[in-house]
Amino acid sequence: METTQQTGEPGAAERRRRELLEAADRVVLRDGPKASMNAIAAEAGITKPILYRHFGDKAGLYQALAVRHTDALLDSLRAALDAPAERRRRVESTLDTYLAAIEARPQVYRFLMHPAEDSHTAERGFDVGLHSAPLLRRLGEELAQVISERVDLGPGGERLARVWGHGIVGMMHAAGDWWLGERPCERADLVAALTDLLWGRLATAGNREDGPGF
Amino acid sequence: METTQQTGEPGAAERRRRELLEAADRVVLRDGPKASMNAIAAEAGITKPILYRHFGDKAGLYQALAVRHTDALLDSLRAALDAPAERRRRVESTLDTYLAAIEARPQVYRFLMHPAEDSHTAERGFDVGLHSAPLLRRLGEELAQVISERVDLGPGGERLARVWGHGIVGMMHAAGDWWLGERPCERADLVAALTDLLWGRLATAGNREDGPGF
DNA sequence: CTCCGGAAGTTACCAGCGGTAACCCACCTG
DNA sequence: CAGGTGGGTTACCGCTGGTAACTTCCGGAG
Repeated sequence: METTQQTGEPGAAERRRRELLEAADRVVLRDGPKASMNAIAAEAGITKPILYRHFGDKAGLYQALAVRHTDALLDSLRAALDAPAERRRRVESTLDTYLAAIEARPQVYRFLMHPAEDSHTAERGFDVGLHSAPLLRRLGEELAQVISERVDLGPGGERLARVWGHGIVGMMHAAGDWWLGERPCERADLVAALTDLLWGRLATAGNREDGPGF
Repeated sequence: METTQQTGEPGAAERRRRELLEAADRVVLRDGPKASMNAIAAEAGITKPILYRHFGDKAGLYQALAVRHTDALLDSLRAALDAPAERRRRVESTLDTYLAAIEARPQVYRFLMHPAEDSHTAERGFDVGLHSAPLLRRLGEELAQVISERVDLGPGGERLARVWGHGIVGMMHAAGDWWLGERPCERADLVAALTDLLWGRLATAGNREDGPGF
């Protein structure tokens, strides 16, 4: 235990917080989405209540963790998006960056994608949204912004960009999730297939001669 | 209670099962993804253990419910996919069918998409997959099959079709989820935007003159 | 009619979860 | 020395998914 107590420095709380987050990271990396507050506290060498003092509730800790990883991932993705190359190369590079990330730390990203709900929070009148994965939403919004400010989509382009942002992120996520589970091909193949899809190959491909047509 | 017991008919168990599923449907429709076994049992007018006798565990009941809804939805989607029209119209119609479904019963589809994990099941060695939403997987595989048997994709088309199936379904799901939460536009607008995306408009659109280019 | 097997259903419980109240103790300050 | 304040703990609450053990009712066999 070392009795490192009452340091007095104002920055101590933030450092402690980072320590706790790193401990949480470790246990999430080990246990996946079913990481419990007890386990995280134990890994950090302390007990639950101080975790709750720092993060409020599980959603708070989840959010802090998510912000961390999302920031890191977003930096990588922005770098890929900004590389000096033609548009298709950039899209490929971005997809590959995302897939490499979830391949390297599947447990973490599963935790981020499936938060398991807060349980007794909701009931805000009509209530529809913001239930699931904030990471995906953030990625979607971010991509939407990039598209919106760089691609000329004419009138209504704003809306189009947002739809595309969330749609592309969803495509990436679902395909990546499925690929992680079945590993049916190399990462590069997956990237190529998805890029082909975004490049409209579904529209231009011909019907099979022996099929009912499409 | 009516004392309807020991009927002797062999089909009685199946009818009971359907009754229970309908009760589960009702409470899921009311409580969303946080529907508990207790609540479902209460709604069905019985207690937990018999629920467990019928479905094994929560995952079993979840699966039974999912199969039901997925079957129904798949029928609608197949109908849309098979309508006599050009390819683009079919894709639009399919997207619209899906979105209309989740718009009509958001609670149900949220429950299906976010099962909240079983907790103490896993640990199969390396363990990666099949953690989350079987509905999405089924939709993805189904769409993959349709694409694969109708569209001529040349060599490697099988793999391409599977990637596209899961990718398109993911796009549909994420965009739909986001749209349900924010309602930024009419359903028809969303359908058009997604179809444009699949038709490669991202590839053909020009760069903004005032932006950094993409 | 009696007795038995078995299915339906119940009560009562278990372990574990997220979350919290109340207490403890060491330190720094006056 | 008094005392307040921050980091920490124990012990608990209500709830969840899941189960063991008991009761009740039925149809059929002797």
